[in-house]
Amino acid sequence: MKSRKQDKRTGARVGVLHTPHGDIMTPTYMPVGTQATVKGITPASLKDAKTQILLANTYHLYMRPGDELVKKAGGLHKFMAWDRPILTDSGGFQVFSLAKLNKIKDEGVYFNSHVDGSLHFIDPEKAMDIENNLGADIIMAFDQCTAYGVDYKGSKAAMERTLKWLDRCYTHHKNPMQALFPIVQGNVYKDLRIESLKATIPYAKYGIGIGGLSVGEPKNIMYEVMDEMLPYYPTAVPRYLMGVGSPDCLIEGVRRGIDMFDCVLATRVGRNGTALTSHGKVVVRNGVYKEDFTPLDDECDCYACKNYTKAYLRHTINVGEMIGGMMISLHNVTYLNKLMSEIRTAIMEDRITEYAEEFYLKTGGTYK
RNA sequence: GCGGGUGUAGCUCAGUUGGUUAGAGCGCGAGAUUGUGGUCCUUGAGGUCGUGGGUUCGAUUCCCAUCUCCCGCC
Repeated sequence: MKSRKQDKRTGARVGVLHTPHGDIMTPTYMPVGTQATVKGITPASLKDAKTQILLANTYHLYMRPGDELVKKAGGLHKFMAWDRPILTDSGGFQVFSLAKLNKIKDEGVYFNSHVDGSLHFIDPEKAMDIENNLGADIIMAFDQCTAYGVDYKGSKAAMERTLKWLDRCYTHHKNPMQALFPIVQGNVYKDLRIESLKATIPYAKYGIGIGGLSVGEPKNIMYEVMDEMLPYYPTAVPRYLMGVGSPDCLIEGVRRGIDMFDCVLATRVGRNGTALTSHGKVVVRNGVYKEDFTPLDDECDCYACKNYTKAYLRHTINVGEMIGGMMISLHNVTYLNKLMSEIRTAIMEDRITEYAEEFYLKTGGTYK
């Protein structure tokens, strides 16, 4: 990664990340395409939305259609018709989010498929094999994520196991065309975070993931943990805050030195009728928009905003027509990409702090 | 015309052997959603229990009349 600018007052910075499928301007937001598709948005529209990189999910693609099949198809890029960079999650988060189905041991994780209940086993080596088959530009190490509320002892054990697994991932991963990002854990315990970060840095050749945040803890606690880690990050590689976030979290993350984010929020709330706009959150489903014949966001030039009114989008959402969810998802992704673009410009012009203030003023506290 | 049935929330229906603020599903309103197990979840509003009488301490419930709709018969 090449640095373009480091803000003097905050951790915010602008850089360029090189990958086999093109450069990425950071800070950046990655839409989530769990099952080799960003739900409801075509690759062409993702490009219109100025998407630079997508995230796809190892666990889900391993289950269906299977990583061998994706490899046979010519790799994930070809399979899903996306020729820009892709990052794959390792499946570690699913171990956490599907916890009822699994048994975590030092050697790896035994779990039952959420699809058909069949027994599976994934360990660091297997996760690397799957990610190698999928063929993303950036791959994540197999980690153990803990929930908010897990005690110190449990969080320490998971953090230490993540480090052991990291070493195995690092040793096993051989493809030089795929950049392996290690993941920092440690829950909300500051000393665990610092310990994890320091021990992870030797493996952070291309980038570093910050995992285990935004898992239910209050935002101020997440921010405090990030403040704590900021002085210790390596400067030459991108820092990726996993699973974040909402517009306000993106800004706060950038101010705390984060370069990459991914989040399902934009598409999940989008297909359920909530828009993220430059004037704040708009719950299109709500009755007040029944006869609102204006676009979602008057500052947006996405296809949805150029062609449809809130009244129409509300109607289609309410009757369950796909176009509503598709359009609001497209808008949301467009908005987050635009937000990141504005953030990069603000950093370059030494006014990220002012930009953040304007953002909160303009969105009226609807993001919180 | 006769016989039987029916009428409870916007819709489809429960219910009460007569007893405090009458329920469900759907719909409607609102909230929620952060490395996605394709809306799950939380919550709110809304009813003269067809109408008018009667019996009773008390009727949505029992009785009478009347109206509505459905079925059958002539």
